[in-house]
Amino acid sequence: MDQRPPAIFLLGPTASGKTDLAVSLVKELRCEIISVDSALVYRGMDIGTAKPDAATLAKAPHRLIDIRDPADTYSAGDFRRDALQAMQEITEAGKIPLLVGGTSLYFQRLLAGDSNLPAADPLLRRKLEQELQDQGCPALHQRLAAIDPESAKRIAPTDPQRTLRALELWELTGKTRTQLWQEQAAEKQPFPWRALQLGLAPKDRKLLHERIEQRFVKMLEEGFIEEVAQLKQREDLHAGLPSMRSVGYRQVWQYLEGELNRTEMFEKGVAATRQLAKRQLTWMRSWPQLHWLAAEAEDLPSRVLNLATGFCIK
RNA sequence: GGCCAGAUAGCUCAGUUGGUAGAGCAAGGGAUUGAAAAUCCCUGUGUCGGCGGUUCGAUUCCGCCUCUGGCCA
Repeated sequence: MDQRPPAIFLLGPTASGKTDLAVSLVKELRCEIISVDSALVYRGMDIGTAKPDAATLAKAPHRLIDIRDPADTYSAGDFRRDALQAMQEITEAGKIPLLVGGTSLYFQRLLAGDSNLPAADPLLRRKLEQELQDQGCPALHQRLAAIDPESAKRIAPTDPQRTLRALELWELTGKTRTQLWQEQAAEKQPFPWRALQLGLAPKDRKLLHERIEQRFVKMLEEGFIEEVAQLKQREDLHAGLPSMRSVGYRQVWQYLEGELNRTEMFEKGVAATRQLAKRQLTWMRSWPQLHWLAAEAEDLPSRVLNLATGFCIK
């Protein structure tokens, strides 16, 4: 008998209808939504992230939305801390945490248990980025291979992000990534909630592609370009920030810079969204214990409600 | 109507001095440990516009036709 309190996870690719489904659940079940999305955290990024509108948020409040300025960074570790706290508050209030989003790494890190990995250090990261610029990724990767051959084997010599992070871990802790991972495995705790893990996706990829394109058209009609233009006016924002590298924002930024014409911006923006959805689906396919839901199903809300109530009273 | 240039992967194009072809983008699959809407890896058969001719062999050379640009009438 599992004594842990219940929680519901709803993951799905972009444009699969997660928000609508979550909102319909909130009406029927005593639950509260926690957003699991690395772009929705940013204030002032509303249209391009397909953030739920004010009316929806009034009916179904989302936690972990609008909690960062676009100049700042947010991380899987930040999310883990914030989500655990929010889940605890919701559970203590006698409600069920409903975690909804498409950032699979955040879900994964939340479930994976205690983490002993240090946060990024801005100064060190700047230094490493400079070295990356000057020496190139293969050189840094070679350095990593000398320190931590195990990780170097797993990380492609062309993958700057992971190479840099592995070196960062070494410089910050004096331990290799491999070592830190081993320690982590030894200290692993069970997740404090029992989670019903739902995966929402259209059965037909073409349908998802159509929805993505239609939604991008709508975003442009609703003033997406103006939204980015406004952000771009700020002195402290630039194209290299995680926020501005988000799908859509990157392409509109390039359009405003004159690097892309309008047609190219549209096509590349839509393609980037399709590629995002594909990566999200790849995560989902290898997800343990994922209960798949077809987004096309007519009776989706009632089906999910049945599943959820069954799970929660158990 | 005449002349010229094109027609090759879903798109933009390269190429084959005659032995049936390859890049970028798109697409598909995968990886994913504090930047993840990020970052990276793998996957290229397509009547080489159509019909004939030359040739052992034509996407390549020749002729005709169709279509698309451009120039001239």
